[in-house]
Amino acid sequence: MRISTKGRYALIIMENLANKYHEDRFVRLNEIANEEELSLKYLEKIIPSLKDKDFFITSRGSDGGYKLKREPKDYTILEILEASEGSLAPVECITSNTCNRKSMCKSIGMWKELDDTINNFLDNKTLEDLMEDK
Amino acid sequence: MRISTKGRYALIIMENLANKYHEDRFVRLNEIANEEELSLKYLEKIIPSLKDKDFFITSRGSDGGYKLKREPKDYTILEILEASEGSLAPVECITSNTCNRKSMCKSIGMWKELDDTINNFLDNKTLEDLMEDK
DNA sequence: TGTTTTCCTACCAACTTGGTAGTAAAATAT
DNA sequence: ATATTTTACTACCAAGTTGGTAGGAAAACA
Repeated sequence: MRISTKGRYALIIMENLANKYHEDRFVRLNEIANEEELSLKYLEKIIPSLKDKDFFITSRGSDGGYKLKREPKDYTILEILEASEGSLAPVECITSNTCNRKSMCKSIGMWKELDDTINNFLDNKTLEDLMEDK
Repeated sequence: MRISTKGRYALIIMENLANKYHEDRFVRLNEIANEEELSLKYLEKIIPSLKDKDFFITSRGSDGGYKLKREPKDYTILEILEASEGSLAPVECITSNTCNRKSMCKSIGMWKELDDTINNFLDNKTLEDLMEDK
């Protein structure tokens, strides 16, 4: 039941930007890739899902890059992971309703409780909780 | 962050046996496969990981099959899922310690808390909680 | 007009998932 | 003994996912 690199790297991007929030400048993705020792090209592929959620302000060209739109404390870890990974539900039937064992399934209640537990935990953690000065 | 069919089917096998615990007989895997509408051959492949954990008493030949070794209330959902799926840890570094970003990682504490939350939830649920008469 | 950056699309190797198939070994019934 | 029934074991395989790489277009700015 693993979080993939997509979710983990998304969190790293957001956390890197969070620590530079008060510098109020556009941070190049290449800067993040270098500092975090990750591939620029792979980070580029993770960015769109975050951009779609309106997480940052972007600028192209020289001195361009990314900047957080809101304060770090206003991003929950849940929304960042859901943006990059999709639903974190431990079983598909919680979100999709397509399971044909549904009528005989005795576990669905337990799975829903687990899902709630996970979502509740991650919804109460923010980017600020991950920052250096904490 | 999904539980695979391996873990889900393991739970179904255990729950099927739990509901027949008081019948005190060996239940054929084919009976379970038919009732739960799952492939016998695939269930056969899931069984060894449960057997290794000494979850049941087995018997071969006619009238052979599987029987729970302990009472349903004495199996936690956590141990069943860990037996079939391996560790449920949301990130590898919790169990393996091989991450080379370790010194700069700001998320590990949060991941550990999440892992504890999940484990705690599943360790307090037993097979009995999934049974029909509940 | 050149440079720098984001943005977008195509491709790919390795691994995981979710199975199937066949057979050996053990236990029991006849 | 032997046939039957069931577990136990091993090999194989197709499709999807993961974790990337590569190349270029578009935009912004100097």
